[in-house]
Amino acid sequence: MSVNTSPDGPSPTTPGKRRRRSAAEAKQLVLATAAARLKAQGLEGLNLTGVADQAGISHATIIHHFGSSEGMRKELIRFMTRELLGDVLVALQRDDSPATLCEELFAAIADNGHAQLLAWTAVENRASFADPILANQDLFRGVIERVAMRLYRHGQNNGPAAELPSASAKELKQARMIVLLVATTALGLGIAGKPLTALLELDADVEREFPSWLAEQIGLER
Amino acid sequence: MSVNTSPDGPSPTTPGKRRRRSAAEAKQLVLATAAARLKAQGLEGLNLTGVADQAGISHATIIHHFGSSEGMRKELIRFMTRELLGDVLVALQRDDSPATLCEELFAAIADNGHAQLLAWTAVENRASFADPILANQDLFRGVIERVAMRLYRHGQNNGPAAELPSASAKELKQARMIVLLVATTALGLGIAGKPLTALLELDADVEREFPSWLAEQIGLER
DNA sequence: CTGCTTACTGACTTGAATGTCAATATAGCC
DNA sequence: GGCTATATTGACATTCAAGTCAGTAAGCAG
Repeated sequence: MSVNTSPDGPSPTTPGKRRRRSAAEAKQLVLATAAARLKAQGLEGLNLTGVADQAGISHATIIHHFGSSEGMRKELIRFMTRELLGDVLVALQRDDSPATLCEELFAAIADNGHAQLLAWTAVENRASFADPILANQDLFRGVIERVAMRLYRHGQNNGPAAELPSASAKELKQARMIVLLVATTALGLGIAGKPLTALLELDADVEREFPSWLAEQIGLER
Repeated sequence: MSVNTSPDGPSPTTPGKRRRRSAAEAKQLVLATAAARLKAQGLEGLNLTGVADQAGISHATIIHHFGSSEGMRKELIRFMTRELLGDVLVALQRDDSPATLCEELFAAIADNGHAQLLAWTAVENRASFADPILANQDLFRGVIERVAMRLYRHGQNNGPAAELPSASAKELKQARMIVLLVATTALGLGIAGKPLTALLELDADVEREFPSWLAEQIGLER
């Protein structure tokens, strides 16, 4: 008895079928949906009922998996942060020139709503939102160091490699400053690229040209 | 009758004294309070009761002057936008070198929560939030054009001024690209400067050095 | 098949934020 | 002094997101 089709109306609401996922699958579904909504609708897209409806589940299910609304948002930050780091790592795998690497870093930061993610953390002053990023701090630092060295190779691998002690303090700082420049620029462009180019009366595709233009300005070799 | 001191309890709540401001004064008070709260507490500081309490008025008064909560936020954007433009104009008044102007632009964008303002508009996808900025579009463009010319003077006023037609299309674009670079970098630094420098293991005061470093990198003259 | 774990859900409660409204008081004006 | 326009307010009403809870059902193990 209690057949799925429920011949006799068991209640005003038909129970309907349920899809039962593993906990990991469910969380993945929620986070992917939330990321899409953040990108499409901004912060207001991150309410429980909105995400739940779009994911085809009930909002109580999200609370079940993440504990609370804030729990979901924290995990979303962690999720997107890892995504961003993954993109950077992929770019590092390729053995591209510094200029090309610069362009790929731009893409990783400005695309896929990652800049929006960082903008979000900037307007949310709750300290707890820094935690998911701090948790990946070591991972970040390793990646950043590699990026810094790769971007800064220009001017070094022209001369004999043995001449310099692997990296003097001054050079290390210069390398990091360049990474800081690329990161902040990409972030700013990802957040306000469209209105800024419009105000400057620049073509819309300047946003695409910009990374290579910047690479040229600061003398990254191709 | 109905004396202020209310000798006989007229009601469970004592009416209390009221301060009556002009409409302009009241709006100014609300906007200044809201701007301070945005800077200190992020977006969550912009609720009616919070702003009203801190300003020492009732939340109904805010609705009376701005029509709605969203009305207040729109006017706040306009208010802060004008503030930002004012700072830029002040910097333009001084007859500083391009490098110094660059540093002052950084200060105007990164300080006083203006970067946070732009981050906010980036995570709010409501088109209506672009309106207050678009309303000032002409003002913006005039200022930007002046900034572009000032920043781009390097390399031009070395040679004879008459040699070039006031600005070729190519030079105009280059000038605007430089403005775009400075603006996006300042924005990114204002939003994520602290965590980024921390991740890069750079000193905290790098944020202050950065504008002049950038000016040097792209060859702005002092 | 039986039973257990737990993903999942609808219905409810709670609380905060927004907005409405009628009443009140205050500054400026005659 | 008295009058008027309107800034100001407390006390509602309304809406919506967040969270609780008891109950349901889907997969898995035995």
